[in-house]
Amino acid sequence: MTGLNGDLLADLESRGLVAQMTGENGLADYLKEAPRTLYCGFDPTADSLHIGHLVPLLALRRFQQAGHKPIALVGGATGLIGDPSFKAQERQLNTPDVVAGWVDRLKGQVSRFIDFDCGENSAVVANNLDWFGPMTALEFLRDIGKHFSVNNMIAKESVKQRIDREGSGISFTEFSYSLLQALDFAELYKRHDCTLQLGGSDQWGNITAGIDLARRMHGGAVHGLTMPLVTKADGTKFGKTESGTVWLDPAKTSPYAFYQFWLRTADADVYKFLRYFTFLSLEEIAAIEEADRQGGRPQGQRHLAEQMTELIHGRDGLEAAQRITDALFSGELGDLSEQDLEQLRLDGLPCAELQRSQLAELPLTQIFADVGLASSGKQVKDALGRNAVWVNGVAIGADANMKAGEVFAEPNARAGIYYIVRLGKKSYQMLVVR
RNA sequence: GGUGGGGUUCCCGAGUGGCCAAAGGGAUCAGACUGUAAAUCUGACGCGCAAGCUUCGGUGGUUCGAAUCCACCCCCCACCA
Repeated sequence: MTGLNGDLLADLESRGLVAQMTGENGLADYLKEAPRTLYCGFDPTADSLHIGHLVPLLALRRFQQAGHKPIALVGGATGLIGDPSFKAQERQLNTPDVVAGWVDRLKGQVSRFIDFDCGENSAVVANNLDWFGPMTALEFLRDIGKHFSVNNMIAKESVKQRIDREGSGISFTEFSYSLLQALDFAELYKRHDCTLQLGGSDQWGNITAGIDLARRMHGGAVHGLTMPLVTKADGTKFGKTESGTVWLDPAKTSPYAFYQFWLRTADADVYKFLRYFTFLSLEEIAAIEEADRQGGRPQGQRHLAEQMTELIHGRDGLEAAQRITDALFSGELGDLSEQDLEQLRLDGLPCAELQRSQLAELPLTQIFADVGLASSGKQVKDALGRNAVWVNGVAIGADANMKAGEVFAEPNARAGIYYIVRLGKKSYQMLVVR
């Protein structure tokens, strides 16, 4: 890590990563003057973080690289309550033991992005259950609640739709959420001299609540910075695919699927995403954009996919993802050796094992739907009818539906047991038939 | 507690006795075109290879036949208290 980098905030702004901040220009000077301690919270709402968490998560790393000390706060307490900010509906509460399990998972994930052994600005992971756990209801109401005005709270934009809107209300539990997050900031200020909170732009209300509380309880002058929510040019939600959320946990979203997700980024988004998510310099990104403008196949998506996959899954994860991608999308399935096929399987190409003896009676629609290549037999049927299904590179028609035995006849296999099934342009599935 | 309005397939939203597996839009999937992009066009879109099977908050009922009519129940919303 280099010394204090005075251009940090300017860099963030140039990347479009600053939505709001306190004191406007004052924060830039504040960060230049000395190394500061900052935090960002992550609530355990699932057993893994997803790519929607990346912007703030990577921001912690950017700050650390610039010489500041990051605290990753995992919300063992706040995760039990549920943040109502800009949510349309009341959340379902999760049980304490489930949340505790998720806290452990998130701690591990978060830890991969920041350095815990780099001297003065080594990172810290905290859990707000440490201070909320021992607190009694009376202490909370007297010591914390007294600092908040309900009049102000109901005026906040983040809960407005829950209060105004017909069809949904807000429970006292969720309404109280911002008090918890506010105390987090005050507490981290007291414990670690933490004077800056980062968050997504939906967190602004919670952050300002924390700034007020830190001042009222401890007389601290602390700051807030929010980053924009990631949006896509076509208006659809970022971070979702047909198969759901893109997780950071390789067991939930394989490095291959992760790589493919980024590779499929729209042109209209790709350079923005490079600025948002990667550590490539703005000059490098501008050069990529310029090169793409010259024509030829765009390289922005490739750079993005490579950078992100390596960042999240490491060099090995990236290489595995690229091995699969190269094998499947080069159109040269025939060149694959048994070792190659076995490697693809290890690399995370979806794979299912079937008994040869069962195949003859089953329609292909059922086989492919069962292994997850399509969500229903209807989809398989549609694809078969359009000659959009290939087994080891050979197109299969609708008339073969009841002829699984022939389709998967042993001579058609690679190394006797391997079949690579492709449905449509981008869905691949390995079948091992014994 | 009273009065009124609602609960339809992933979402929004038509449908008020048969022509309804249910209009239309969105989302999603596939095809064409491309660059594993976007836009556009085409097809699919409850489940099932098919015969057929199961849906319209729930339970009963009326009817040859119900998402549509009746009864009761559950839930939501608005206004009143």
